[in-house]
Amino acid sequence: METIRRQLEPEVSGRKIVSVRVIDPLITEPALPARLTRQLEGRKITGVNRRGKYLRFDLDNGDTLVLHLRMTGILTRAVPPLTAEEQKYLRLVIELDDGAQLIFRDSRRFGKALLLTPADSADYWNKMGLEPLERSFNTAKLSALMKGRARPIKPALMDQHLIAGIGNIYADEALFEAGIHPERPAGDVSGKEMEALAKSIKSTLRRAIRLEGSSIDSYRDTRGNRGRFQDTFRVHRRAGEPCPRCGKTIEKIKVGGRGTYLCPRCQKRR
DNA sequence: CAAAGAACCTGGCGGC
DNA sequence: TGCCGCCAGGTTCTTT
Repeated sequence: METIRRQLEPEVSGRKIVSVRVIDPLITEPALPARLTRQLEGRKITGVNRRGKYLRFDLDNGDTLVLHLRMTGILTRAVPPLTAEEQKYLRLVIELDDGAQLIFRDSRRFGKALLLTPADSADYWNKMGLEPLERSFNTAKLSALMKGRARPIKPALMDQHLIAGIGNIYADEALFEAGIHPERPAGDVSGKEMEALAKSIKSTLRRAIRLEGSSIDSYRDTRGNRGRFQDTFRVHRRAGEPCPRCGKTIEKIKVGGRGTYLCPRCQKRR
């Protein structure tokens, strides 16, 4: 999402929304498509921001357009006429005053678009967790969040109410980097390990941003290009291959209902 | 309140 | 080729 944000910011800031076409009403649920359309048309986009995995477009009347791509959403900048590829799984089209369009495609239809007024805004964002790339996110904060928790460290890291923005890929990679088994109870991780984990979370996310995201399957940036972080995965989706650190075979297990990859030698259970 | 599990949807893949 | 079950970048609702 940070890659998308960085690419979009200079492209759409200052642009006016000419028209909005909701092709799949599920994308605005529980709101009605007409409501989103009415609130967006004629507005100017003043900035593009991100909170966790949510993308936020600030509008000139104080409202905020919020998009979430979930698993298979693709947000690109397109210039009509749209190609066959661009029309596939098309769910939402936002036409700008420079003739370009922001198009939202989504094969699984999990993605969301919603509009927040200033009155709803605080409530909406305050329930979300810490931003792991902020300077203020450190070992002490991470330890405090995990203290007393019995559940495995991996789902705890992915709990968006605790930390915002760590998904399945980045949890696997950060835990490997820190040498911590994903099933370790969150409250049992030592101070020294928490320090390694806070660092590995930051370095993993930064590296993924530098490589412009992870394209396992459908992910594309706003120009339709694949990310490159998937080429550097140490354990994620690498079951059966040798651990890059010790050579032992990487395993796949299920943790918190999610496919989880780890090195059974490098990642300590206790 | 914390945590686990199911639900939401569609497409791709392996197995038979 | 066809059908079936399983799996998938995430969040949210329900249940325990």
